[in-house]
Amino acid sequence: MEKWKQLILASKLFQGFSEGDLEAFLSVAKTNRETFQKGEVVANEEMPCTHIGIVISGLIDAQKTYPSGKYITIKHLGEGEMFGEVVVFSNRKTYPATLIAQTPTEVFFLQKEEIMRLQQEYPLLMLNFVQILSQKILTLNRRVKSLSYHTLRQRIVDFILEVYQKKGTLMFQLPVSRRQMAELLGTPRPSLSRELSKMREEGLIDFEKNSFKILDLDRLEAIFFE
Amino acid sequence: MEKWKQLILASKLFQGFSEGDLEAFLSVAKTNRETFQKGEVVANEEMPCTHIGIVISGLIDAQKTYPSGKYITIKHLGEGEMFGEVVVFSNRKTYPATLIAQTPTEVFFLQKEEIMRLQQEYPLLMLNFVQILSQKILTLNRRVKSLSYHTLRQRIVDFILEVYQKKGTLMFQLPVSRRQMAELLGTPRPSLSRELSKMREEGLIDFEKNSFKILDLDRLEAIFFE
DNA sequence: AAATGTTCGTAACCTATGTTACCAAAGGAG
DNA sequence: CTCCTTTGGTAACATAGGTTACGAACATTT
Repeated sequence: MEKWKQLILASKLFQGFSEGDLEAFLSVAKTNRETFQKGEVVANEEMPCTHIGIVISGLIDAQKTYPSGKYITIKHLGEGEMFGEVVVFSNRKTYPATLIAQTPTEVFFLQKEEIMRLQQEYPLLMLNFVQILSQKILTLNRRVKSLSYHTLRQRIVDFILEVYQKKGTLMFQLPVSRRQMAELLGTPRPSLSRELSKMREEGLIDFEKNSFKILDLDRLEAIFFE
Repeated sequence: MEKWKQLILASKLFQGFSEGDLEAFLSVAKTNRETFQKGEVVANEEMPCTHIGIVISGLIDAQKTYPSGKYITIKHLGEGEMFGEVVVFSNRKTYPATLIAQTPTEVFFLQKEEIMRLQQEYPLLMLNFVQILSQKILTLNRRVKSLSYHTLRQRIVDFILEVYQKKGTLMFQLPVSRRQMAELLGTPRPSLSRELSKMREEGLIDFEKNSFKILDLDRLEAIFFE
């Protein structure tokens, strides 16, 4: 089997396909592969998005342009990674960013119409597709949740209660160092230390090294509502 | 046509179905309607989620329970609203929250298996489903974006540049009052006023009432990178 | 017109938390 | 064991931005 087919087969979109399934699918589906030079535009912001792409080889950058014309790179797409999947079936039919090949690149394209047309013969494809989207939503939800806390203390409590729920006991070992914890919470380490100390003074928790103990669950949870 | 069918028909999931389509669909799909008393649990957190539900009548609260047993209401679901759609096809197959009927409630359930089985006859259903998920992702993306700015000034610039891009000219009228703007940016009005004044002092923008003028686009955009 | 309400801008104050610096304890390497 | 590196706590300082209060401009009612 050619390398690019291996890659497609390994993608989440074709999860569960046998080699035979894929060959059969490719023989009936209108798909195409395109190559791009370094610097060439793969898809332009505001261009209608009518297909899903999978990077077969090379590297693509997703860039967002500002009014002035300057841009930032939002995301790198490497071998096996997919793009366009969120937008093809949405109402907003245009790309959210410009895709530019950073190296000579080959891309596998699958028309939106083909996915719909072949729903019937290959229901697994659609199922995989839906699964990818669902997963993305769950990830984003978690992201929003953690961003929504407006104080450091709330993020700390969330973190601690998460661990508590895993372990099930009010006393437990933190599985990470302070430095890592601070990183996870997106705060400088000294700020974390200070806040933890304050919480200890206030009798909410106790700790010594990585041994933590929840002293007042109710007041801890109440912090979310402040 | 019975009222509950009207409601289902009006939901996003059945968008594009004619009355005949719906009747035909209901005659072959295994679906069911259940009624719940006030206070009854419609779906329990950590219960496997195997179907999509649509509220036909009544009111359901989605509640998240804390370790101590206390809970908060995350969301209200009224007539015509759907639940379970994000989770049924994801890997995490359990509900993210507990659903409790707040009034006597009737719910229309559609098995996940039925959606898949009837993909072929009713491709529109799956298409609608995918569209709903895609839309949700785009909304969440916007949410994450706005939450990701860590300073008020960044949020203000984002807001102003958004308007600028719509209008296309460096001078334009803001379509909202200060109060509304502050609300949209999630900040108290005085804080907004203060920051806008500072930005004017620094020569970034000028404004008088709702007439705004961008004086230094480059420096304005640079604020995102601070 | 007088009285009242609404929308802003401004200023004083306070708190959360980022920043920087320094010290102590613990663990490894020589 | 000594030296050095890493990790964590603490303290001093600076800043962003929330909170409250007040006054001016403008609109609305009587």
